[in-house]
Amino acid sequence: MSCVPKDAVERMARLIGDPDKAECKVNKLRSLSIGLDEGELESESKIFQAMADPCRLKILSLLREGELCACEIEVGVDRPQSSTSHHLSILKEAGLIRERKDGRWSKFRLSEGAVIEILNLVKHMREDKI
Amino acid sequence: MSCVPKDAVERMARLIGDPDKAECKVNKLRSLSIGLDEGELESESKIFQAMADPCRLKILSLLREGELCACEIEVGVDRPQSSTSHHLSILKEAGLIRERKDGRWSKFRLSEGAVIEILNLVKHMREDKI
DNA sequence: CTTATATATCGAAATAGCTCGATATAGGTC
DNA sequence: GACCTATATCGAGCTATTTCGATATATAAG
Repeated sequence: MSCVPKDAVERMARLIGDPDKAECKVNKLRSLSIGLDEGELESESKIFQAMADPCRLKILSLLREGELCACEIEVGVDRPQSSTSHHLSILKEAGLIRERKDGRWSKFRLSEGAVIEILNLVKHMREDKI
Repeated sequence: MSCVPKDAVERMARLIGDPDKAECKVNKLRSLSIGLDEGELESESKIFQAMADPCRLKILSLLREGELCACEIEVGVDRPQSSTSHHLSILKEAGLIRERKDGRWSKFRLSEGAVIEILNLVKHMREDKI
């Protein structure tokens, strides 16, 4: 999958000067690349993707206050029902929220994992930038 | 901006039974919504968006080993130069990496902030799910 | 069994994002 | 100055995502 271009060593040699060191550096990069399997990166990116939408971030924030059913969330985010449902399914698929059926209602809550920590870290990161 | 639909209280009343509690609940949701300003959610989602791509996650992982120039990263991710440059600009724009000009080279490193912590948390979150 | 309500799914239009070759810029060297 | 190389930007094609109305499913109540 991850194949280093054939001219990589040459380019690195030009860059560094020393051909031996160049080959070493390319090998290091190659092994770093191989160490990160594509599937892992793919599924981690899915988690970030799920958080990469203002409406879904709002849903997560609403759920920090506790469990809510879909129609309450719909009011909270002020979007059409189908849209809200879609966003909820994406969050659920990514493992960020959990669903509990209660009669005709679907109640949602944050997953037990590190969701809140991640949200807090990003909030701080954003504040630092300003 | 964030206006609760006019039928929200009615719907909540049907949901809960007690009209007074319904209005209270709607107001609570409304204030929660107002408490989260749209711009904040928007810019936080940009940060997640920047991490929501396997190639960019790979770049961040490569940079955990230390500073690298663009052409080394290009080798590491095995993508065309223009593509690599584009991803780097997105990461930089989001504040996840910093750039240092060194002659004709651009050297990149992770930002001082919580980037690594976030990456680690998501890695664990992904492993939990499996 | 009919009705009402909560949620999910479908489908189509609009938008945003990725990819990659081609071109531009800019720093270094001769 | 001319030339090389590292990086950025542009533009077109492609794919993925978002949106929202319409419809389907499912649970409850009468």
